[in-house]
This record gives sequence, C-alpha cells and structure tokens, in this order.
Amino acid sequence: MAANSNSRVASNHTSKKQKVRRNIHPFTNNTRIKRASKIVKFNDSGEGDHVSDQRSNKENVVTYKSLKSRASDLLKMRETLPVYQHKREIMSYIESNPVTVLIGETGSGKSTQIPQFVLEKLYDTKKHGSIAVTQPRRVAAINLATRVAQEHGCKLGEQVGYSVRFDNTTTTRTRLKYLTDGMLLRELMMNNDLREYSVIVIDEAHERTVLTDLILGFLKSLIQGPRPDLRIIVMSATLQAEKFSEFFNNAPILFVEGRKFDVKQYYLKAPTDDIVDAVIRCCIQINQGEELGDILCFLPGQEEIDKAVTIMEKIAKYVSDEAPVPLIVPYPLYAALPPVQQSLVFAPIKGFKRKVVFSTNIAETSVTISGVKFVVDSGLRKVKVWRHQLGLATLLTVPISQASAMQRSGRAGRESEGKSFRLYCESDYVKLPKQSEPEIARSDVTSPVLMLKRYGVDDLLNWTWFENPGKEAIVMGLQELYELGALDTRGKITKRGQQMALLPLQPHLSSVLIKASEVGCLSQVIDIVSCLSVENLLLNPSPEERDEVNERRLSLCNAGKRYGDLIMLKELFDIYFYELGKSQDASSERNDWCKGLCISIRGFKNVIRVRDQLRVYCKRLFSSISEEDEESKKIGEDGELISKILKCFLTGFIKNTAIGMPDRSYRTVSTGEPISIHPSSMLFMNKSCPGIMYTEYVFTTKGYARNVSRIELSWLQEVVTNAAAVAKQKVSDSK
DNA sequence: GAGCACTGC
Repeated sequence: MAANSNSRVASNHTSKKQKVRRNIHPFTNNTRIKRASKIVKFNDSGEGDHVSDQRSNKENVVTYKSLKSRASDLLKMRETLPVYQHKREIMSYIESNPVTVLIGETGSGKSTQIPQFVLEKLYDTKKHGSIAVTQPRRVAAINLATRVAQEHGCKLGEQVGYSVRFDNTTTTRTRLKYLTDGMLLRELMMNNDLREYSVIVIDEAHERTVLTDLILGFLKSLIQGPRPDLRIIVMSATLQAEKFSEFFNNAPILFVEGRKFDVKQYYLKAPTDDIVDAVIRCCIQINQGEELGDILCFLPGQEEIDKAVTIMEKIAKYVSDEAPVPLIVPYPLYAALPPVQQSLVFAPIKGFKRKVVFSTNIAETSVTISGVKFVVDSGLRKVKVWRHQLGLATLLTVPISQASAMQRSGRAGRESEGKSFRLYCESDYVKLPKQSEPEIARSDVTSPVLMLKRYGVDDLLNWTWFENPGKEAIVMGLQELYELGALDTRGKITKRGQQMALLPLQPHLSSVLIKASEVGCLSQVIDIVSCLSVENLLLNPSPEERDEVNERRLSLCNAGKRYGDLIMLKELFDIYFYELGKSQDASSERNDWCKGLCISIRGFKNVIRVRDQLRVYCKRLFSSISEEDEESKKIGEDGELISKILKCFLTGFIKNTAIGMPDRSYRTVSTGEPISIHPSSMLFMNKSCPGIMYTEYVFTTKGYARNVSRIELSWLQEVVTNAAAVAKQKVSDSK
C-alpha cells in the first residue's frame, strides 16, 4: 500500500461555496475563530459517547442563582459561535418564511442556538405554543436538552426538557422540547395536528432515516392543511439542501459555516483486494511516519474488525520492538460488543502508545471518540436491503457515498488538524454516489404504511412522501397489513389496525400481542415480545467460551431446547425476573448470572422497561383484558400452553415458516427457497423439527432464519384457517 | 452446517 503523496486538501469550505445556487443565502464568515480548547467543549450535534451519561447530579443541588450565573458564563461562549453572529439575519428568515432550510456545519452551534433564538422570540412576542426539536438518536436529544437548559439558566423540565422513550423530563412549563423523531411520530399518531407546537425543528435531516422522512411528509401535509401557521426549520449538516427546499415550495436555504479543522486526504494509487490487510498496513505506516495521535479505522462489519484486532495484537509488539515507534493498542467497536468493552475505546491512552480503533459505521455518527487525529477508511459498509417480493432482507457489503466518506474523514478534524487515508483510488471516489440511498427506499414499509392509515391517509401512492418508496413497496405493505387484519378489504384501517398502530412494536409483533390477548396468554407473550424488542440481548460468546456458554444456556432451558428460541427467551426471562429478583442482593446476583450466560445486563434491564410499557399499553388498549392476564406467569414446561403461545406467533409470522425436508434441510413455505437455521439459534443443532417459524429471515452468505421455533405442520393449517375466518368476518362486518 | 450494519417507539 502506498499513500498518494500528491494528495489534495479536502476543502469543504471551497466546495460548498462553489455549490451556492440562486436560492441560497450564504453567510460570509470572516470570523473563523481558531477554536480554543476551553471555548467549545460541548458537542454541537449532540453526538456523545452513549456510555457516559452527561447529566450530573450537581444539577439537583444548585440554586436558582447559580443556574443563572452559569448561564451568563455560558453566554460568552455562545456569542462566539458562528450561528450566534448571524442571529438577526437567521431570525429574519425564519420569521418571514413558513419553512426555512438551514445548513450548519459541525461546530456551527445550530442544534443548541437556533431553538433558543426561536424561544426568545416566542417570549418577546408573548406568543403561545412551544418548540419541538427532533433528533434521530436518544442520546443526542438528552445531551442537547441538558446543555441548552444550562445555557438557558433553568433545570431540565422547566422551560427546556426532553422526551425520549422511557424518559420524559418535560412538564407543562416546558417551551423547548428536544425529542427523538420516533416520539414526534407517536405524538402525530395520538394528536394529529400537533397543536401544542408553534415551531418544529427537524435536526440532522440529512441522515434521512425512515422516521425523519416520514415526519417531513406529515409536516408538509400539516402546513398545507390544518396548520398553515406552523413554522418549520429543517436543519442539516451537508449540502442536501436543495431537495428539502424544493419539497417545501422552494423554501430559502441558509448556510452557516462551521468550525472544524482541515483534514488532509490521501488515496491509494492502486485499488486493494484485501481490505483488512490494507487497513493494517496503513496503520503501521501512520505509526511509523506520523506524530502521536489516535487512529480510527472504518471497516464494514464485525468479522473484519475481529480479524484486524487479532492481527494487530499479534504484530504490535514486534513492530515497536523493531523501531522506536509508539506501541499500537487495538480496540474493536461495534454495536453487538458488550457495553463494558465498548467503553474501553473512550479512555485516553497514556504513555508512548497509540490507540487504534477498528469500528463499524457506529463511529460515523452515533459515537464520538476524542483524540482521533487519523482516519483510515475502507470505503465499505454493510447495509440491509429489503426485498419486497421475497419478504426477506439481504445484508450487503457496499461502497459508501461521498457524503459518508466526508463524514468519516471529518472524524479526524474535531480537535485539531488531521489526516484521512482512503483505501481506494481518487478516481473511484469521484465515481461514488454523492449521497447514500435513503433508508426508506430500501426498507420494509409495512410500519410506515400502518402509520399513514392510522393518520387517515387514503391515497398512499400520492401522499406527500418526502421520498416515495415506490408502488411495489407500498402495495406489499398494504397486503401485509391486510393479512395481519389491520386493514379490511377496502383498505380501511380496522379496530385491530388502530390498536396495532399504537403499540410500540413492528406490526407483526403487535398482531401477535393482540392475538395473545384474545386467547388468554398475553402475559407470557408480552415477556417474549419484550425480549425480542431488545437488540443484542444474547451476546455472541467469544470462540473459546462458546461451547461452554451454549451448554449452560441449554441446561437452563428445558422447554427451549425442544421448542426453540422464543420459548428459551421466556425461560431465561422467568429465571431473571422471578428467581433472581427476590433475594436481598438481587442486582449483583442478576449481573453474575447474565455474565455467565453471556447475556447483556443492560439488555435485560431494557427488557423490563419494554415489558412495563407494553403492559400499560395493553391495559389501555384491550378493554377485554382479564384479571388473570394482569398477573405475570412463568412458562414451565406445559406443552399445551407452549403450543398456544407459538400459535399466537404464527398469526403474525405465518409467512416466516419453513418445512423440514427428508435430508434435514428446510424450505420456506412461501417460495420454496432453502433456508438454514442461524448458528445463534437453540435449534441449530436440533435435527428433528417438522417445521420451523422464525421472526427474521436474512440473506448473507445464504438464507438464515433467526429466532427460530419448532412448529407442527398441522398448526399451519389451523392458523391459516383462522386467518381466513378473520378475513371473512371482517368482510361481513364492513357490509 | 458455523455467524448481523445502524437506529427508533
């Protein structure tokens, strides 16, 4: 590998200026201040390590006076921020336009300051209504609200607060509310026209998550219909502004320069075919030739990362023995990694050493690591693409977009000037797509379609989609919802569909829950569904302890051994919740138990929170809830009960079934494709199921079923008949 | 026969 010495300096500065179009109003910023370390310590975009919680207990003991004095100290820092210097100009645009698009680069202060400017204006003009600021991630909403409350001189929940799942600090006094876009969508579902807000700010809109895209669509229909008075500000970090502007009737675009340090780009002269090898070589080269500073490497997935870490661990000592260079200390970083190991990457490294973090896309937006001076970019990522016709997801390794490459490089320039090594040719960079394909264009839209139906939209194909997912996707979503009993034959939402839309679950799981409430096993099914709702609950044991952990899990789950993963989850839940929850020292007992079984401790705490929430929702939604259902129940090894539970799941996942073949392989009921049980499943070693049902079907190297349960073939007929009867009933109801 | 990127209610 050889880094291109004729590298060019990537200047976002100039490229942005070249792109200024007729309806853009650039703010010339001559006040580019060299950021003193003391001045801006907070994260403008709210990105922070999700391991540490920035809220401090001190907040609870400070007096009103000290809140105010802290706020006036902070004001001096705020005044140096780029957006602050253009306050009057920005506000005049916001005041005179129903929609304003604001492009603020990293460090511009947009996420903290713009909402406060608007708040001041509301105070000054004595206007009613509050301000909502949406974020794609929980941590961002929490951190931003915490910071802004300090700047505003109040406690969280007074004038400034946040609302995320399981945690709402807002009160009736709150005028500025940071919330996840999922929460705003929920508010839209409950209260169609968002009367309580006079201004809505959509932050990080460039990330183009499904939920952000949906909100944009809802907002357009609101200002065209019942809320012409609503003010909207779309904030984005990159120049994807034209699309936002066009969508909102050519809204003005404001551009505020940020404060970030230059990052020099280096490219390969010739492409590489072994990306892990190239990344390792590049790190060694940086270690030999560059000043001290940490390295962040972007690789597509866990497999490549684990491989890179293993190699680096082996050669690091040898390399530093050979020459007087820093000792490289490698760290992996990906979401499925246990939180304890994740947190290791945030600790600063001491001595003559260099931290090298091998990470997935998680470090591109969700997590910020300080001390990074060098970025090594494989140019690859993994992406899940939904195949509407097949009803399965494929997980592909694909080249990133230019925007993504710039975002990755930017991670080297947060604290000082940095360097970015792109392990592909500059000629290939130019050919990359400018932006990544928006998520909604490659996702299952069953859930969005249900939301729209719940909102009362009839003509889905011609709705105010910010990004129309296409006729095929919408029709498949409609059909799926019809089969789940959420829509009737005319495409109108049913009572069942209304209930499904209000549950914080994917429609298939909502449907399972409703079925369970009808047949009297709601409590047990809630427990299982709660476990399924938490990602990375069962962690991957390392290869050395894999057999041991599997053996331990199997020995605890007698029913799970036979019936599969859903029942196993319930058995584990029962032990965690009933058996370990009683003793004096429940918490440490539970933690030890989780560690031994390679189960996420935080994961199980989330299971309990999801469970509590679902129980509350179910009580509200199903008036027919029986007294028995309100009591919690352990599962035991009652075959009849287990059958009943699994049949409930079949009503939601009837499409996700496969039949056992004589050669002990499985073929899907719907398409006849071969499908394999994923090695993480309890049933991986089991060779005797007549049929299987799974909650997920992902194609990687081949088709894999995850969360697998054993089913009897007769159940298929039974459940299909019931579904048909339900459909018939629905038709006669609507006549 | 051997393995899934990230986020949200």
